[in-house]
Amino acid sequence: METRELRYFVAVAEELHFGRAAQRLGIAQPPLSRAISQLERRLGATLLKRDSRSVTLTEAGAVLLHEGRAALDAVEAAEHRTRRAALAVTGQASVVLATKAGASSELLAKLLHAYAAEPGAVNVEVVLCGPGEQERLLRTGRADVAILHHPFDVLTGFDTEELLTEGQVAIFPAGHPLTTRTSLQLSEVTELPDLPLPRWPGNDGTYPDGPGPEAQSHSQLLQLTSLGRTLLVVPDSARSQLNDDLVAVPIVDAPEVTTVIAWPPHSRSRAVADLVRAALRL
Amino acid sequence: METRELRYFVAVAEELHFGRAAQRLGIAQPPLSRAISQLERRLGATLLKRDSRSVTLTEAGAVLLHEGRAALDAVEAAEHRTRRAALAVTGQASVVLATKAGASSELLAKLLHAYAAEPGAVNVEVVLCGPGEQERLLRTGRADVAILHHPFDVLTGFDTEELLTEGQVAIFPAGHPLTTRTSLQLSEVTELPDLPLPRWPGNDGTYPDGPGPEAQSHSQLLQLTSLGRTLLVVPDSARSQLNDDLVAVPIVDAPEVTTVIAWPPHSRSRAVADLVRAALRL
DNA sequence: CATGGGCGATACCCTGAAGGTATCGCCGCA
DNA sequence: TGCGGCGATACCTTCAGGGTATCGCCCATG
Repeated sequence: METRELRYFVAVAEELHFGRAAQRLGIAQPPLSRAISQLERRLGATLLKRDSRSVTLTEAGAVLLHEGRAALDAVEAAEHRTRRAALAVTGQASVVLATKAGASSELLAKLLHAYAAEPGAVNVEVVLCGPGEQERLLRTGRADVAILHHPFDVLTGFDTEELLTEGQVAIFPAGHPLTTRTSLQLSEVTELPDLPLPRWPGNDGTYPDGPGPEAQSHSQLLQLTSLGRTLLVVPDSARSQLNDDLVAVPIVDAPEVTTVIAWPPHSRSRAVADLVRAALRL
Repeated sequence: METRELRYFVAVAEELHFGRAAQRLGIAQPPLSRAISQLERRLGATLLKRDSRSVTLTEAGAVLLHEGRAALDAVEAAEHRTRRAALAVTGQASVVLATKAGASSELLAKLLHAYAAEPGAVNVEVVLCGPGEQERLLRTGRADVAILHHPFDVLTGFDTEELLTEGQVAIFPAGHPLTTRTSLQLSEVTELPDLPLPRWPGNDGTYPDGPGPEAQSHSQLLQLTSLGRTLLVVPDSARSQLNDDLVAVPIVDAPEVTTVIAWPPHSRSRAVADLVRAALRL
């Protein structure tokens, strides 16, 4: 199976529409139709049910969509990592570290500092990403290491080391009635009618339904919180980044959050190994 | 990058010889040379150093070999799993379970029995493989689940559950002087001049150097042991498969062996989930 | 020291796979 | 009943990928 065929199939499976998929791929619709039915013939499997008004995935099609995405990610990763390895030879060596905007900046600062002191340390490019985005960067080789948050981020298929486990706090605008409390139950904050939880875009770029405001970045969230439009629940260490108009109250029964450093298995990179070692010494 | 290009590069990187690689790929040498240099141009990286008498991998080439193999495995897995998913629809559903020839047959029997009792259980194809081979089967989608042995098998990138942890025993032919002992130290058996440890073929199909006999299968090993040509060190539970001319002696300080059940992350298969659940209930 | 042979690169040709355009056939809907 | 949306089919065109012949380099060997 060629990656081109996989890309074609994934496009159709995502759009569930040959015309739009073809447009997205920058080709005409007929060759796309042909490529898909040829793929189906070679696999001996019906991947899509076309019933003249709509296209739907079969069971086998769903499997290929899943596995195909993973395979395309792996191919892309091979490409990226090779390019970066070639750069390393010319003395342009660097590691890309992906981290969530909300992650503990204190921990990150200490990590970068500790790593910089290593012999043979190279330039670390820090990429701040939205939630769930680090996983994608790691899988496609656009990042070499990532800071992730268990149990929120998917760790499957990565090597990881735990760095820090902490409780969570709720963030209120100063003056909110609950800021007088010294601790809260999770149940007290999840269903506040005046402060709904914000909604993040899913992997498909759309927002789940709900009352909360839509947000794409951490700074947006902080601003929304200051304005009293939403309630944040974040790891304890995020308190240090708050300014005066925001107040944090610990939530005693919220699940603990573990900050981990993650990297693709079989990483051959010296720099990644050094970074992880530095992280473990913190 | 197309999988064809990756296959071409991997072939050359493994053979380190354009002519042989071309032969292996079933094409002529010139188009292969062209394909590789085109790939190098597109990646902007030198992958191979050709110094007129020999071909060697560059640093970037080594990375692409590594990552490329993983990517090709992922593509192959997508293909296999889609085919099997399509079969499942026609009522031909089955799971492929890969296990090492030496693994506890008792545990396996119990597992298969427990799973068969599940509602919705499907046919389980058991594949016996040589050491290290299960990993490959799982990665390429030719198997859905595997029984592996930590710390001997590579578990990276798989989801796993531990099933059984046990010590190891040395296997001697009946009448060997050490069979009078009730326990042994690891150091007492690793360097016996009369009974060298056997040699397994590596992933490249060649045997490491050493005094021990070469072996490809578990039954070969048992026979070699009966003949007094080699010494076996195996998990405790393997004793049950021995016949009378072999004697097992526990090794007190050998590393413990954990039998685990492993499956590819993000497995969407109902049967795999049921199998794992059945295994955990044992 | 000449030379033959092994190996990768280059030159050049040819075929077929992949892409484009036009159009059909089917179906839901106004 | 006819129009429009959508996937499939028919047919043409192009160029990427594969083949053969040959070069150029270098080591081995007599």
